[in-house]
Amino acid sequence: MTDLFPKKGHDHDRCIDSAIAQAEKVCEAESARFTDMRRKVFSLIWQSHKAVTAYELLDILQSEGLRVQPPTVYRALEFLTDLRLVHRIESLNAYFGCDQPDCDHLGQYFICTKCGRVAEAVDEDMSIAVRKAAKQVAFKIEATTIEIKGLCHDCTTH
Amino acid sequence: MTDLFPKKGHDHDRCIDSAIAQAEKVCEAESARFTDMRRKVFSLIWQSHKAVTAYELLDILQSEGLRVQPPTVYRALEFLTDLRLVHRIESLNAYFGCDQPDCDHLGQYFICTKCGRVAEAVDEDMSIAVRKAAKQVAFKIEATTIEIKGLCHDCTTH
DNA sequence: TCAAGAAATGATATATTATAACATATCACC
DNA sequence: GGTGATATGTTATAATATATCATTTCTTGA
Ligand SMILES: [Zn+2]
Ligand SMILES: [Zn+2]
Ligand SMILES: [Zn+2]
Ligand SMILES: [Zn+2]
Repeated sequence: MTDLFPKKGHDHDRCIDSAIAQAEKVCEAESARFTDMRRKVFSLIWQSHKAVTAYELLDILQSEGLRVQPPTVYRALEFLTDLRLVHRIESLNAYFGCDQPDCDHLGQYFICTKCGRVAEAVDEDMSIAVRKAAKQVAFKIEATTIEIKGLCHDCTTH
Repeated sequence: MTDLFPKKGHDHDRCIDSAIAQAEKVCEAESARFTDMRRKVFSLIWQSHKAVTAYELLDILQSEGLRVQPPTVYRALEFLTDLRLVHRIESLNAYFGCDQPDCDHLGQYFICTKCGRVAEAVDEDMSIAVRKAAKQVAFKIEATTIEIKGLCHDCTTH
């Protein structure tokens, strides 16, 4: 069994720092501005490995005294998802931080229904199967949404 | 190349009749009541092979003079999706009719971004790849959302 | 350095999607 | 026909998302 979800008790500050460092690099490469608001939203998303909704982010920002409205949050989310620094989970209307934004793939997401964590997989066999199925029916893929809900390893054993 | 999306000019009345006949059978088998409202909503969904939103259904029902409110539509949709007669497309917040409700599978949906049609696939290789990937990371699957957006064969050639 | 245009955010309003809660009607069964 | 269960009606509101225009901040080049 390989790890996909981070271990309990891992050093999550390192996850956050690494994610921010990567984001800075991506923005730099794209000549995109990693503004305070975008950085703030990105950090909030990375506070956990769970997916977080736009209005949860809004509540946090407002609770910190910022006079932020929904469009501000959605704009930051659009910026981050366009750069693939953040992914939207369609079946949750929620967003979570990508830990491999440099990877050019059809993403697959494992979502634990017990602990709420999300993990992104880069499974080549899945991608191949999807592309093969599409080819068989002469379908030209533009985007895929592959979201797998269930119990993560930790949640089946604890 | 095998067909997945129905041919243009096919006899869609047959699709509708067949879907309703199947739905009646499923409801019978489950001792579930295929009431007028549920039948009406189901028929509306089957007016095309596109996915349709709850509020589009509501508008149609109201335009026909029925005094229907959102909960009525959502209840019918819940009934139909529970029986797997209708599937929800998460990335569209929309619903479309299943043409193989008897099949016990992890569904995969091809969604044409040009013509709007949706087709359900039952691709065993895709299911195997998903189950294998889950097994590798000791993830216990409860449900899957596999939605593939792009251009159907008709829309790439016409 | 600062003027002009571009980009980002603020602010207000509203659209879209979905559900809670309780009342009424209909159905299945005895 | 009475009774409990199921379905629908009705009203209100929650949750998610976007349109529009004003203001601020940034970039860039004279
Ligand atoms: Zn972490
Ligand atoms: Zn878990
Ligand atoms: Zn048809
Ligand atoms: Zn098409």
